[in-house]
Amino acid sequence: MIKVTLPDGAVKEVSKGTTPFEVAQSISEGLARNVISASYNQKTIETSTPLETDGMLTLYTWNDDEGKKAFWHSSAHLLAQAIEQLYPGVNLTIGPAIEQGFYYDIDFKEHAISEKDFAAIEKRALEIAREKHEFKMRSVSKADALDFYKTQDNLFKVELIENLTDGDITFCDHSNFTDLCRGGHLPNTGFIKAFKLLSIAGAYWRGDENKPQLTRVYGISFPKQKELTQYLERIEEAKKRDHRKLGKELELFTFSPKVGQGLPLWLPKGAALRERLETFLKKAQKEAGYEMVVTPHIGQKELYVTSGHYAKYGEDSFQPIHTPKEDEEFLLKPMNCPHHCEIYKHSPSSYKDLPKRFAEFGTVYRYEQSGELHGLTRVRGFTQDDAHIFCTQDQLLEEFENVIDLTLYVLGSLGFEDFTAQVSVRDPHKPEKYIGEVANWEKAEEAIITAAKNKGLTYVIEEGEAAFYGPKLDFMIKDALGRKWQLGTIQVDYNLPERFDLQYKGSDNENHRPVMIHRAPFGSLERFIALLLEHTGGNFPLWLIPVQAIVLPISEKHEKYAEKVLKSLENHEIRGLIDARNETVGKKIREAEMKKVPLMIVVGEQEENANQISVRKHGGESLGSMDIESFAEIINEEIKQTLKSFK
RNA sequence: GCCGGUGUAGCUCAGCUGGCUAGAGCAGCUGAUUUGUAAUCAGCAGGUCGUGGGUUCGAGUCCCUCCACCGGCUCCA
Repeated sequence: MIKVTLPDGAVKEVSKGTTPFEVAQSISEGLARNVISASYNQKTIETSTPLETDGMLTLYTWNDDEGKKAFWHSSAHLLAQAIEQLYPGVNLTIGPAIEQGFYYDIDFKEHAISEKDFAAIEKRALEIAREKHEFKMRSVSKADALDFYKTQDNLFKVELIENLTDGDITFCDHSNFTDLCRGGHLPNTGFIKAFKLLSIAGAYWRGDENKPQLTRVYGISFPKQKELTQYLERIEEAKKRDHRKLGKELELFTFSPKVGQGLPLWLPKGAALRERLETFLKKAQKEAGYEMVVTPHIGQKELYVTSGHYAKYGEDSFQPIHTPKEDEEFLLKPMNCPHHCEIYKHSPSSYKDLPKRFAEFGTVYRYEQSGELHGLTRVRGFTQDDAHIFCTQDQLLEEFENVIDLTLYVLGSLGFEDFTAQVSVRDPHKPEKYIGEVANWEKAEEAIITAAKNKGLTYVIEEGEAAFYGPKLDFMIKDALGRKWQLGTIQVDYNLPERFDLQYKGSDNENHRPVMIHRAPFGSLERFIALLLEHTGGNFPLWLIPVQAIVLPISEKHEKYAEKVLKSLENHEIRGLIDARNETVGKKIREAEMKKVPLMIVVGEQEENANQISVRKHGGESLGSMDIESFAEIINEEIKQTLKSFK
């Protein structure tokens, strides 16, 4: 007999060799029907794996992330099997579950595949699913495993197996299909009732662009057809919040191939929005002791050679601008840091002057790969809400924590609650990607983690995500479709001060090297606005939205009164417009709704006689009639709720 | 940059397997209407079908080039 402990602490004594499925059965028939995967002592196992020792058993259903993972991973096997049957001779590589669904990377060799082929593959996969084939794990020796894939000429799997240790290698069989696999499957294929392929993409073997490109087929599957339908509906809903669509509808920005790809053109309404965001941050930064600076959009190549950016990114930049004079080369500014270092250097600093905090809304240009461009989230010209803090080692932690506060203030004021704080550190296996002393890197990484802890941030550590000159604390936000984007960033840098030979005079009358913090709470205005659009669906917070209220006179007769109302709104610092077109009220309301104006003010004879306004909120709610003072109070109260001062 | 897809009027879209002068709604303009909480009516105007080439008696439709966009990969100072 062995002792099996369940998550609720209950201990079951069962005979050796009992399977998780049987344990589930002993709890309830319902659970047994729904259990789709299990872990034993934190290790993923099959529901059919016999338990041989005492341990902790967790059973998963579709409602658990682990359950979904097993479901989708099993679906990847199914996909691979269907493809192998339809396209004989293809080479399978890897096929994991992902956050939403699964994919399989396949070398299709001479077969070409496109979305037109999806229907046939889906049909085949569902046919196999209905046959309820059991997934069975089996241990194989390294020699046998290699042999199996060598006869198939599958060098990808051979490479994978060569990196595994003999004795740890397992295959998974179902039906007549076999795949190298670590485990974690459904009991059988019959659980998969809905199966849909989503897209096709190229993906490099092992994520390395110098290695062969495989074909990645993305799919998703569900235990019920209805859930697939709901999933597809969710995707459709999310697409309505796409910032590119909303940006067009709300006339915020546009692109012109003639100006160049990835170079946004800000329309009047978008420019007004940017300005409000800038004003908002400038105010907070002033309170936090920053000083604004302004630097040019170009700089001598030498500047970036000194900073190290040229060596790292010269090839990926807009190429140098050559001037009539010989030996003169300028680069479009790809970042502001080197300029700010030169500002720091313009006069000698004493420890009494530190910290110095130079802020700039600096527009930078980067020659991003064409395939990488994406609406406003990835562009070639963008404005960073940049600042560089030069401080002593002793001041570093406090300064860093203050920047965390500022970033949280920015995110909070704009309604971003769901973000991930990510500590981006070096990849220890790729030292060639980074500059500077290891000791400084360790100091910097430690400072970031300490600050994050002190501020009570829940964070994840991502190796290999650091900048080449230092580690960062990045604030990641998901877009409408769940893709993660880096917004705010705070970075500790010991390297640029070194390269620019920055100094300050200490109390000991010796020269010292300051530490530098790079930071941008928005990240860039472009990406920030993109994510803000996707989060709010265009319904910005009242304090931010360019047009807060629109006055709708019922007919020409009430236009004068409408103008009086607008004047009065302006006196109360409410941003408004009049729609005096010769249209019906119904139409004006409809259009105001579509433009997402938060407040609509209808004025006609009744209002004019009573010297009042009739207020309708975006979405249809009526606030009834009131005088302008009460209206202003309501608005200002709502603004006060969302927009507080930083300090 | 790589893989796959898409490109018809300012916007959203129709145009079957190639066949006369390429359609609709919204937006625009003109006129009528003076309007009470999500579209008043009528008329007019608007497109060398992303670009350049090719196949064909004939191309929006088929093939190729390039450009832009979309979904991924890689990259992201």
